[in-house]
Amino acid sequence: MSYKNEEEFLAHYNPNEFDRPSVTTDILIVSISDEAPTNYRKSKKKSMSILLVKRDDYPFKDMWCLPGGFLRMDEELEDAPKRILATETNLRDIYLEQLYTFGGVHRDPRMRVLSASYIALVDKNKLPEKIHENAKWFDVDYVEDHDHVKVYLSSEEENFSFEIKKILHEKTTDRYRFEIVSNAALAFDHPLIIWSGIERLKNKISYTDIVFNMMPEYFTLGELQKVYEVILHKKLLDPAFRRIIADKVEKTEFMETGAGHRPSYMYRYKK
Amino acid sequence: MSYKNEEEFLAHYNPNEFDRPSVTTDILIVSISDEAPTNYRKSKKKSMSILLVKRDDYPFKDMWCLPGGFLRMDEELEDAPKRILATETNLRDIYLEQLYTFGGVHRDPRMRVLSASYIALVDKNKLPEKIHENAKWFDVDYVEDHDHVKVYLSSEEENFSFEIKKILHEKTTDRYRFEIVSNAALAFDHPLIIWSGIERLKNKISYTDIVFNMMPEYFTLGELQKVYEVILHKKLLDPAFRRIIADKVEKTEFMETGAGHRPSYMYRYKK
DNA sequence: CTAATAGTGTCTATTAGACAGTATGTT
DNA sequence: AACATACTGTCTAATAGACACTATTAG
Repeated sequence: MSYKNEEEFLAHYNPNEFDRPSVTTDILIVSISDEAPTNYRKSKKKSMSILLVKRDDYPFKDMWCLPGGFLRMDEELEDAPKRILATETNLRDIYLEQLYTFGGVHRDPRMRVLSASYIALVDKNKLPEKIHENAKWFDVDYVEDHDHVKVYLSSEEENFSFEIKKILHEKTTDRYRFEIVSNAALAFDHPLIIWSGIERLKNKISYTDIVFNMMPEYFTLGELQKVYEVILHKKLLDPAFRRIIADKVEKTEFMETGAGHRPSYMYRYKK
Repeated sequence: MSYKNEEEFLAHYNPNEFDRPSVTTDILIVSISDEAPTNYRKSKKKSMSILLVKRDDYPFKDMWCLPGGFLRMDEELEDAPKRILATETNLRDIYLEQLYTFGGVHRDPRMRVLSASYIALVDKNKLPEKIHENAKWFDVDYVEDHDHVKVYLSSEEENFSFEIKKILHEKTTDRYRFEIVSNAALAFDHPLIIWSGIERLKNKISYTDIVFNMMPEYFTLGELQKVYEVILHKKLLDPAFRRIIADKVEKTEFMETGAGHRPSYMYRYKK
């Protein structure tokens, strides 16, 4: 079959020639939580936390999953996570970045579904305590060795974990693909999305300014350092840290109050 | 409607509840080309080159595009680019990495099509001269300023260029989205895929070993340095370069022959 | 001999790591 | 006073940038 021009071709084109998968988007929403200090002198502990939603429908009924939904045919791909954040979790105008597209054949028991996943960073303090009936923040911690990661998720009421195996890609010495080894509570392949997001964040924190999307407008350098430490998953030395962020922040006239120790100046992100 | 269990739910599930987009994969195949030296003393110039295919069907008939094709319903997402590389360009067992998923509503005039794009790195010397009737290698060069990039593509017979505008994402000081400003010869939004790939390569070359996927087994450090320079788009100083790659390569007993200057030892990638 | 690249020594500048010290709030 | 953190000085180690020098081949 041949056509005179593109217009004629399009008029005869049958879009059903190839089967089509469903496409969803899933969003890993990451923030920083404060844990109450054990003692009046101590400052608050920080931890990384993510927002999960309890499914009240099949498939994976009653399990936890990332906020997500189907892509609409009339919206740009990046607008899908924006819409879902706005409608499902009431989050607007936040940092959003495409993470990876997951396309395992059997990742959804209903049918073939691809997930274009995104990572979103928010400052929890700007949000209402209760975001959604079914949504809950889970603190994230993990233990990692050369070929496994065990990730622990915990909220006040419940906690669970999953484990991922890291498998070196052929042709590389530094790229891994992941495989779920154990997973009790999460729907779909969401453990993979969560871990990909944690790794992305860990990598990008040192060469970008994304942290400040999770910080309040005013913060102390001690707090900021704790956030870096939680994301980089290691302790940092004070002088080194201060040198590194020196030109990303500016000192304000305000000071911390009520700390059981020497109060810090409040700082602000300097673009 | 409520179901007793997941099995029952699945038995009644209607996968046509949501419209589905078509999903393709497009592959940016990157390699290194040698240009003949202008003078017997000089060593060969290196340039980055990509493989483009001339479309002989609508849409975008007679324009150039990246090798690509539709995702099959029974194959893993990463297997689609592998299959297409094998069948369309006869490339097997090469470095492949997911780049980005493009999902503009009108990026394909036929219907809604998402493209999960991949970048592939190959050593041209391992390949036959003619890969496919419609495929051709184009050397890539570009000129970049703070908010525009002009990319020049050239083969022996023809050359063309496209221009992209870099637009800072809200909430960031370091992430851009791209918009095509001019494009004479490339189909779809492929200029965006090409530029994303170039940037990815530029970033990853310094903290991974991916270059060696584009290198022959034996090479001189001068050649390797030229490859770094072409990808990083800047000159490097010899001693600094040699320090950096010192523990990624191992010297062999072989030496370069026929160079119009002091011959170099041949090196090899050391894992 | 000359042009062109190979390969190294070394000095300097910059950045990162480590530790120790002083400062200052709350109870 | 004592604890906990804030904040800084400084020494050292490691890394990056710059330049200059010697070496070696084809023609």
